[in-house]
Amino acid sequence: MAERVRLIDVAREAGTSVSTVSRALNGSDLISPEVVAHVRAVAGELGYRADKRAQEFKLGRPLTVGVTVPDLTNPFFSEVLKGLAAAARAGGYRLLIGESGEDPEEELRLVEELVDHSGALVLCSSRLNRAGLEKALALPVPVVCINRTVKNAGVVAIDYRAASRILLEHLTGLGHRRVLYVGGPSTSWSDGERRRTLRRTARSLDVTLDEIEGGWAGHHGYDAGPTVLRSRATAVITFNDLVGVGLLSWLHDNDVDVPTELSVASYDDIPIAAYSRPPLTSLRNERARLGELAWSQLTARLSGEDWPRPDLLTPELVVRASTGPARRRARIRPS
Amino acid sequence: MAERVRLIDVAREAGTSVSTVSRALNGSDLISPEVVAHVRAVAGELGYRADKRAQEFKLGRPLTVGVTVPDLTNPFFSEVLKGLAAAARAGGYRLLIGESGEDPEEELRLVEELVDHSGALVLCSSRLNRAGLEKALALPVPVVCINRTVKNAGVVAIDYRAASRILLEHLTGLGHRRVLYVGGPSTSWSDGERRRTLRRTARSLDVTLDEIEGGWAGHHGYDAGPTVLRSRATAVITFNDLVGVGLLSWLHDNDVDVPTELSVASYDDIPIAAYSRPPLTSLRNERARLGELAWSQLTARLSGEDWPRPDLLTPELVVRASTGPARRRARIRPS
DNA sequence: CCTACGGGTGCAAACGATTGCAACCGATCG
DNA sequence: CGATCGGTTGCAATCGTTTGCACCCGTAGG
Repeated sequence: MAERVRLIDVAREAGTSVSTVSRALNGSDLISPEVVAHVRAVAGELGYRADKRAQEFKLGRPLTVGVTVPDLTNPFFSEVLKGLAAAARAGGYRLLIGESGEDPEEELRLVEELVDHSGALVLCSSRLNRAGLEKALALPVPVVCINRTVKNAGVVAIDYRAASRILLEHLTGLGHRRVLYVGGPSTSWSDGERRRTLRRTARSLDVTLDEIEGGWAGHHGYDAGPTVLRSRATAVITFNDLVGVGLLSWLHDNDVDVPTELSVASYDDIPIAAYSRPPLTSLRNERARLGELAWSQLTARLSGEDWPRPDLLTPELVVRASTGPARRRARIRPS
Repeated sequence: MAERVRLIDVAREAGTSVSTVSRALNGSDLISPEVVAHVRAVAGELGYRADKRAQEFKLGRPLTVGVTVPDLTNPFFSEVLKGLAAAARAGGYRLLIGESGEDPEEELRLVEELVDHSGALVLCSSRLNRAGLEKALALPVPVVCINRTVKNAGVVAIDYRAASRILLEHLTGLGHRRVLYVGGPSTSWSDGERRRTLRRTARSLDVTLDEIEGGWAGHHGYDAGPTVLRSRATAVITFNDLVGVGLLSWLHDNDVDVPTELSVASYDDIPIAAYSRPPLTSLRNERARLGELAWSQLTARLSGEDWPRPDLLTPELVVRASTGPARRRARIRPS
């Protein structure tokens, strides 16, 4: 923990003015090569590092983008973050990350706070209500939404219409005619989309779709077990893999064989989906790519263009052992 | 996306000087109550938000702390981050997050970059080598290390000595005398600590300890399957739960019954450990607490004190169905 | 030999906020 | 009635960096 070296220190040591040092270090062609070399040498010797705060301040061009996620520990979000962080870093930007804890009001507070520090905002799976979203979009910075469609902002999302179709067609292909959807958080736009597109597709495929409330974590799936068992569906679609794995765990504990008695499929295909018992059929999506695309929308916008059209990513079904042919299920048994 | 309102705009509108506005907004007692009210009103009306970049620059006191993690998608790190983010936010600080991708050189680059933007650094499970760490500590900001012990820096870590003892005592209590450790990334300090403490404790408990290389992800555990099966150990300890779950999956695929033929236990107890098949015996640690403690060390230091002594967190064993009494295992079978 | 030119350099103004200090005002006191 | 004082307010400097502009000086051309 040493003292901070400033431009003026380098200038003094090199026997020139601060402007010369600044220009030499930034590679301006106004300075003679010898001076550049000398200044560089002195700066290196002194261990000079530009104060980025001052730099950013002076230049006015913010080098930081704020990001909100509902939950840092959800693998979906962390992978989006991973992609976004890599892309932003490659572009010379830093990421200011805030977690809202799935709470819309907290998210709004976060947004207002982040915007003071950042030149752009990325809202990942925003839980904001309409009014909150309006407020966010009125802020003096560009905003990109991941997994939420909005006007006057960048949009990058999973194509849930395609997703739900792929999932349901897989199940109908196995003979299932009655499917139960175990939902996610009600504040989640993507849960709404999953429901909407599932309903619509179910209608067109002549599938009976039931829906129940759920959540986003393993225990939500586990807790949904009894309700699932009571339902007359032969296949279950869960909001995400965490819920799916939780449900599988309950089914195993209660001797319901998967997929013989019940098929389970899910969205996202996070890594553990491959290692659950049985391995979970799931819709793989390129989450890191979501982050990258968000970044490229942002750079386009930052360089003065209009918002590009929304990027929609079509997922790909990974069939594993949790889905199988529909059978007539043994009816309600005592659990 | 509106225009940025500055202090001078508020001043003009309110018919006073910028200094008055600044003082009124910051609650200085030098300003008469009426003026304060008026300025506040005007500021609110205009939607004034202080430019934190300028503020931070002027005040010199950085409100941002940089954090590095090896991998954002690892649940261990994301929970640490969660705790840290919450604590920092409560203290009015923002988190600048960088992911090194488990690469020591990338981490060094990250550190050097983050330090230019931050007033403090938190290295979470740093993969830096000795030289890199020296460099980081020589930077003009305080540094806290999570899960890595270092001199002249804040230290917050899991007490792996206690951890390994608890784990091994659990296994010996079940009659196991030969244990295999499936390791983690070689750059990981915590893997080194786990090995060191396991060896030491094994010796004192008269347990034979074998070790193999592994990694940090599910597939590392899965891939270790054949080697595990060939070993003569009756119990396996894996580097973390992801590896553990991967291994369980391989064992299941290859008809090795857990825990009848082989017991598996692990470190960390991430949420999915409860939902694997069988549920995984694991050492619960308060990861979010690690983040909070890192923050409190930092605040202590930032307020001028010396570094507090290292905080060590003792984990707690959560016994689940993956560990059971040692049996004479059926010997090597064709897989 | 003087002027014009131009490459290289430094001076000083900015960016937006905070803050020490001076200035101002009405009121009080000698 | 003038000096003083306490309470408010504004002026101006400041943080570290970038950058427009003026300046200096050597060289070349008239």
